[in-house]
Amino acid sequence: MDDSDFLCSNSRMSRVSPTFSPLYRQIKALILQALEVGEWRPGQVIPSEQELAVRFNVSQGTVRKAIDEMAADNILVRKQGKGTYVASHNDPRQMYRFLRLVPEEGNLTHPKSVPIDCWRAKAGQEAARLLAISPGTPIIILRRVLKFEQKPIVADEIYLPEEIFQGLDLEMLQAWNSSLYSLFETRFGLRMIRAQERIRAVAADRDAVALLQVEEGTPLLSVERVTYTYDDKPVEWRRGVYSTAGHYYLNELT
Amino acid sequence: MDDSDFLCSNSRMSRVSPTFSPLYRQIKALILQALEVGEWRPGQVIPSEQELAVRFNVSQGTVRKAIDEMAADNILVRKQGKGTYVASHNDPRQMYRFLRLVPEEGNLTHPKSVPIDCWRAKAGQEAARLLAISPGTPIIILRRVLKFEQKPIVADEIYLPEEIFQGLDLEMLQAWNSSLYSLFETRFGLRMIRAQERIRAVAADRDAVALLQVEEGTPLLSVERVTYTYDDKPVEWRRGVYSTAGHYYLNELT
DNA sequence: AAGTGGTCTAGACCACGTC
DNA sequence: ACGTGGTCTAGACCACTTT
Repeated sequence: MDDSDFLCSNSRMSRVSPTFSPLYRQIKALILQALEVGEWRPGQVIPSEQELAVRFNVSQGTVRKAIDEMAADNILVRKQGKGTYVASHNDPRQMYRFLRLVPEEGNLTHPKSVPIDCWRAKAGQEAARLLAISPGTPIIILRRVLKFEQKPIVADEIYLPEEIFQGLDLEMLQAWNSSLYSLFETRFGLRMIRAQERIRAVAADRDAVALLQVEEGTPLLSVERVTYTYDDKPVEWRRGVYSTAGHYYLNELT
Repeated sequence: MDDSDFLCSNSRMSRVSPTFSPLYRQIKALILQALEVGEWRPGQVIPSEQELAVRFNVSQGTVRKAIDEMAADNILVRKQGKGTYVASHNDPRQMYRFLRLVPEEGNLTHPKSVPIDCWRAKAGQEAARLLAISPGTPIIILRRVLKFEQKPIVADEIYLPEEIFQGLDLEMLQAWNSSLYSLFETRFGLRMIRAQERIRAVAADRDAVALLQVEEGTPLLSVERVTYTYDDKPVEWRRGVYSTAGHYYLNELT
């Protein structure tokens, strides 16, 4: 390839390059953009590496490197011989991707989400800060319990910007018998990319006692999660308590 | 490259290949082997990609892919213009690599490890299982406290196979004013590659009350960790309690 | 047989660090 | 100026899936 560049921004070999970014990252950004505007939907195949190479006017190897990174980010999934797919929360293996709770003994079974209630409110200071919106912005608050084999183990309170989740209500939640994120993806076109959890130990309060059937004061795991979609935009804040009598939170450190 | 293969195991293109592994993975295994034997020590440079390519009789690109994976595994560290280094726990950024505890407010400061006592014992059922040794095998048990800005926040009990940690005692621990893993690496040639933590919420017992200066019954984070060196060999088991009044456990989910 | 991703190679040039 | 890793390309062939 000669020096006359074609891709936007930076002639990529400029000698003084404060904002230098390699070609494959520019391609990655372009693919990401196409995903954001919904050019390819979760679960679908994207064009082959060769097609994308032609489209973006780069070599197949460069497209490959861009896709490599996106596969590492859990945004795309490669399937040899078939093609590259947009990752989806409807995929059984991705469904409870962010849930780290494992039963003390016995195999891990998928939990069941039981919605308790769901109402409109205005964002307080903390919710506003974590969701990167202004205090007072309309939000939806959802309470639910997560059951493992009929037993309530997790009690969550979930805060969602109403602008994104228009139409979400208790009825819709009760009609859905899969993971929340698969509902969010299917009904609101939202794909969760990453999340951040802050974990503490707390004593069970009244609510927890009622929902999790534990004694008041029982030590519980307090898990606060902010979940991000494309572009690192926060779209969910949840705070929950986990009963860790028969389960534990498993974390792989690498 | 022609069909006459040179590397051990499998002629890599065999049509019936139940144990097929690509060339770059074989190279990765060979480099790993050299690291285990101590051919290059933590913190040192390894030979350049070109040199390794000649040594293993493959192209530079293949060595590169092997090193790419090992860099992703935190085993090697690339430094543009300088070379590729063996990751070391003596590196300030790697020092508390597995510690996920973050202060509620204020910047994260490095903790200080304060050894309490250290004695010989024989492995019980649980220690034996987690360390993959036989019950009764000699082990070393170490108790210590982790202090953040003078305040005791973590109380740990650490179980180590004596065979590997011969000579470890309280004196050595007290003389060391850096992370445990950097001591393990420096004195016992052990590099920790990955770890697994199981987290629960528990009530503070007598020991915790004394060590962490909290009320009896205070909810604490119980963190159990098994740490692995090369070849997924477990070499450390630790169980600790974290006081989460002014700190939280931060976990990135990807 | 054709199409997709996966591996391997060889060569060119760039960016960074050191001498 | 030189050596290192980092990027980009082009082409060959393998492995897997579908037609």
